[in-house]
Amino acid sequence: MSYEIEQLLNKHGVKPTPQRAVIAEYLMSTMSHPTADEVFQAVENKLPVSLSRATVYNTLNTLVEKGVIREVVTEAGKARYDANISDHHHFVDLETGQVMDVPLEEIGNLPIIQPKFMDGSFEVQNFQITFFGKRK
Amino acid sequence: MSYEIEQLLNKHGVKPTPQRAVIAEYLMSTMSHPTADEVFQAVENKLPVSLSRATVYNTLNTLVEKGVIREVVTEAGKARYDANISDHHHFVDLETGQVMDVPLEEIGNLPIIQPKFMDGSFEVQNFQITFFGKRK
DNA sequence: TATGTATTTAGACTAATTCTAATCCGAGAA
DNA sequence: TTCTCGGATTAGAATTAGTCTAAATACATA
Repeated sequence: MSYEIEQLLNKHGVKPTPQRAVIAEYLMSTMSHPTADEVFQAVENKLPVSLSRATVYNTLNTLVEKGVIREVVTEAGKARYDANISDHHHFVDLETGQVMDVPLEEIGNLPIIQPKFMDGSFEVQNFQITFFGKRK
Repeated sequence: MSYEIEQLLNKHGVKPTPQRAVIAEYLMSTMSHPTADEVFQAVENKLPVSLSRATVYNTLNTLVEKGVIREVVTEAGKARYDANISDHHHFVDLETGQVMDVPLEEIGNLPIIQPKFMDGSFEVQNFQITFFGKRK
């Protein structure tokens, strides 16, 4: 397991194991916002032992809880995962389902939204903008 | 079936049936963004015949396709439905899971976001902001 | 009344995810 | 070194959300 991945997991309080390492490594390597099943298929042959789907789900949940990755929900029915934890938003191509990162720069001088929500009785911790559209 | 619901369905090209009417009526009556199962439970006894879950799913999909209601996805694993089709966004209470409407007024003078996305090779049709937080 | 099309139904099926119980592994303790 | 204990992993069962199928039903119109 690469030193960088080991460091990354340790830094977030996640004990590095071979399974967690290949999953995290795969997520770092792709911009495709894979589903749990796509992660499973991408890494199942990268280990000397068989990999259980339960481990993939456990690991993804752990990595999200510990802040190593983000869960992205753009469509009903399944979750996607994103190793880019910098502040950004998402674009969904309605024709292909492809999910792409939208860096803050891309959306111009959008002010930080601080909604005074419900007469101030709720506190907004963060927000997520999802753009929907298609290739021109 | 109420005249207003019948009108609403007709206006959107949906043939009014008793099943569709009670489902649409329930959605108009609540701000709770129910899931398909919550809709089923809320209306199953409001008809003289038994109601099939398939009918609830069929109806919700039809109503979304015809623009009578909106599908709202805020968490992985299930869809929610919203009869408020005016332009607005959503707030999710992370402690209760409750989903609330955020009218445009609530978020101040947010400019219409027209991201120049990926060097203009994608066309944004619409976007959805989801706020996450909790009660103060 | 006959017919055709859309709608509804129950239940089978599928997909995504979680749960369970057994096994495995590795870091200290003896 | 061997023991032990807790966390991690495994295969497969179970659960949940949603779709599909085939048969029955309900209408609208000829």
